[in-house]
Amino acid sequence: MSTAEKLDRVSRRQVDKFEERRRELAGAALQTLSELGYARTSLREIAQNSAFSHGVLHYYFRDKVELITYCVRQYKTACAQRYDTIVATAETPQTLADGFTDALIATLVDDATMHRLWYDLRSQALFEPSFREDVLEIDAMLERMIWRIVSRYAELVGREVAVPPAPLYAMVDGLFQQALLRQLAGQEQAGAELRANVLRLVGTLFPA
Amino acid sequence: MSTAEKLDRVSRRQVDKFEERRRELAGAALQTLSELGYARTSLREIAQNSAFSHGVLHYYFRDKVELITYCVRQYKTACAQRYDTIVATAETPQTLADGFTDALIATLVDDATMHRLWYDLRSQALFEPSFREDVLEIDAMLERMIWRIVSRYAELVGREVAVPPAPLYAMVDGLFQQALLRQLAGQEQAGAELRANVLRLVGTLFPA
DNA sequence: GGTGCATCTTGACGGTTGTCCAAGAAAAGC
DNA sequence: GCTTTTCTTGGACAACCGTCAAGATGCACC
Repeated sequence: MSTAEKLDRVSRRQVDKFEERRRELAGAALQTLSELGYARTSLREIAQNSAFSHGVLHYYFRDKVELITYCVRQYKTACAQRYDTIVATAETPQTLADGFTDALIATLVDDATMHRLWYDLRSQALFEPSFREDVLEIDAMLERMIWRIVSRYAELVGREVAVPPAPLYAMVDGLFQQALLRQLAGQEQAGAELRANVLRLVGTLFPA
Repeated sequence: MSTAEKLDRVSRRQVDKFEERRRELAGAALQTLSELGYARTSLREIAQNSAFSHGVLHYYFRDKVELITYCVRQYKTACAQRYDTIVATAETPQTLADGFTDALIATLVDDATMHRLWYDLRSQALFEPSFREDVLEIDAMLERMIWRIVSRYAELVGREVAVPPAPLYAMVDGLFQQALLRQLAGQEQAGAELRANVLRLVGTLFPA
């Protein structure tokens, strides 16, 4: 093994470890953000939710903006493959619709704090241009996810979807957002209403 | 005039002046919030956007939460009668639809900063229960506004609306929110797309 | 013209923030 | 085992925060 190869291997190992720690700290940051929201989250609070002291954050991230941006990207990849198995395994329109709405309500109930963080960060992007690119990217990804599900549904029922991906996602997202607000306000029926509303919306996508 | 009447008149004048100044300061606060967002707005910054010094805020408001809550309520009443004249004057479905979408796009372009504040505060309500009541109230008010327009439209075309008020508002709001994000990101066609998307949605509300 | 009250300014307070840095601990290389 | 590099700590820093209170200012009323 040459000296160059050795150095390369060493530096790669270091890069891996570096990246791993970044992921770890970003995880602690995401947890803190989802509990407190963007406005009340400080670097010291994030460090307290990790195994390290507050100084280490500036060893792995240039500043707070880079940390938050990294968090948003990490959140994105976590969301990405959520619904893919449902699309892959569904054989009938019924099982696809049921699987989709079940998963939707499960995230509404179980991941409510993470989703309110998402809406918080998307609002921040309305003010802070440095967040905008990542937020638009995540929105586009969620849009594709919805589109995969609906176009698979269209395939199963042998129809064509009459609404473009962007407004379709916007409407589903609007329904989800209202459901989340009601869910966090303690309204028990939020999940059931969300299911009914989404199913009705899907019903209007295929004109006769 | 009796002494009691005099005192009453004086105290009423004082109350009026007190309320007027509260409105004035809340206006400066709303301007600051719409520029900086909730997370970056401080009392000193608000005072700098007014004719007074920062100490006066605690003369008219108990603390920051009361000020922000007052702002949200003031914002609500400003939004309230926005679309009423359109509903009142429209004689045909066409003029109603045109008037509504025109007004919608006008607020998207002209009042973009105020609307991003609204989405910011609604996100805050997901974390801060003290904001929740007012936010839910404003949402309910906007929901009624949309419902007035759509049910008037239904009346003009002689049909029945097939979607309840809550999910209808949620979907329109979702479309508006995506349009706002694109508008603030500099995409020129955001307004035109919003119009098309809203008109398509309205078209699906009346099944054959 | 002085008195009392409402209003407003100013400066201070304790606390928190993001950022930086010197120093020590840990790990790696030889 | 020693040196060098990497990693981590904890404190210092200036700036900013919400809040408060003492005093200045203006203004109506007797």
